[in-house]
Amino acid sequence: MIDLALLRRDPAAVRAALARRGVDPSDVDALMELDAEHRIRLQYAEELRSEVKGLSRQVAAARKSGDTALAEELQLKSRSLGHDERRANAEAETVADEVRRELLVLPNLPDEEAPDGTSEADNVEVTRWWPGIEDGHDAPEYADFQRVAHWDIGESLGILDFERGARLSGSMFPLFTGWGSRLLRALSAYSLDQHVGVYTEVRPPTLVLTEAMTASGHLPKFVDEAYAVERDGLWAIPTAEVPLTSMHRGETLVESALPLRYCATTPCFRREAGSAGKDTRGLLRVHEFDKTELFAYCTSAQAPGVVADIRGRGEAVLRAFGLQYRVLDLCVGDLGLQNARTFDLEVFAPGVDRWLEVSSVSWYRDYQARRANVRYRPTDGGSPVVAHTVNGSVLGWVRVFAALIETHRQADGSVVVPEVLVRYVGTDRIETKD
RNA sequence: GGAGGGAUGCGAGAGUGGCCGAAUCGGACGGUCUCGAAAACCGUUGUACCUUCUGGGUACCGUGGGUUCGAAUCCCACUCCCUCCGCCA
Repeated sequence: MIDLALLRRDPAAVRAALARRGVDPSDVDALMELDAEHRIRLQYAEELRSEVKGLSRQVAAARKSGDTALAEELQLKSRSLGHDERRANAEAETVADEVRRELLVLPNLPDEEAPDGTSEADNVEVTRWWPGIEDGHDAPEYADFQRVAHWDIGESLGILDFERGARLSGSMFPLFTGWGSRLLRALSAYSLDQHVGVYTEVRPPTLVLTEAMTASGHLPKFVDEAYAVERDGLWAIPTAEVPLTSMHRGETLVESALPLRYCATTPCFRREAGSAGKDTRGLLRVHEFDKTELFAYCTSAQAPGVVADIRGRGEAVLRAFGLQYRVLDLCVGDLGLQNARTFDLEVFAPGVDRWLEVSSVSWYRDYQARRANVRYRPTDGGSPVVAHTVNGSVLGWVRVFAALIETHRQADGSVVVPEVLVRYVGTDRIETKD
């Protein structure tokens, strides 16, 4: 959520920043009015409370001096005042709830440098890479044998089994078998090894409390996107970002420990409720997929550097795999609710002839950390400051898997394993079993 | 799942209805002393919110309710931690 103090101090700036991403200025004004009303009611309730406390002290004094009659008179007075106070407090609390509710769904202020625009068509491509580009080679021409969709490759090599996956969990739950399972495991193992020493590896729980989902911004707005284990009040995480954001929920960190960096590979669960019927084939869009996430709590000054670092790590992995990719600077209209700035990494999958989003590197400013109440104490000794959070996928493995087997498919139908992955996979080539 | 014990400020730990936002000790920070340091002594040391702001007020003693003129203290529910038993990868 955004900073209410900022809204009070400079409403025009907040209105303008949010207008860039299509928020109606009157929504902002409505919130300000609610906030003003809350403060008036709060003040009134607190005054009453103060009087009750004063009377109570007088009761104590009267009893001490043995003046029972006076004490009882004061008690009576205080009792009725207490009723008023209770009511005033409840009223103030009701308004406070409304403010909170509005604040939770109000999007983050976009970074000034995020490009203008209203839809994904306005995203700005900032980088494109393919093998050999450094030596002046043109973009690759893909051979016919690379123009085979991964679901066909997967079937012929016996590494993907969508039919049996559906038997287990319904459609859009892929089943990786044999070398496929091995390759998938290799992808995240390789990636995690690249970040050792800089990002602390974590294996968090994948079922989390409502508080964790709210802190990262996935609730309340995206309830329909999440799988819920209602009986136990738990949610299946849509990304490791959720547990990583809440790891330090409610803590006050020390500035010298920042940036505090973590990486984690977890399964990610998404209902894809809004996209029923779209991209249902193969691995393009699935309900459960493995993803490696990099995450950092940092200061506002450190944030841009961390964004660049995570993005660079994502790009490095794609380059090591020899996959063509591009980086998009998301326009304000395509930015996620919580994000101030986002770079998407898209890998090219020649078999399906599409760019696949495999990473989103986002800077949240203090929007998530305020919800999660993660602050740090500045080295110079001032009061605690709300931290900034940055995260990005490195990478979403199921889609990388698709692009990889399509790109590296050979004329004989086998798939060559990228050099860096050979020791993780245990073979340099995946061939038909027989 | 069963039985018992516990949760208080940075840490340890007192407080069982009325100046308790909280004793005491320790830590940290500042100062006195010293050539310097140690020791000793003195002082400071939570967070959030409201405000008519050199000030005033409110909340917070695991969480949420309740009793009371008044709750860290009494009552109820829940959560987490520890010990033991059962079950289990």
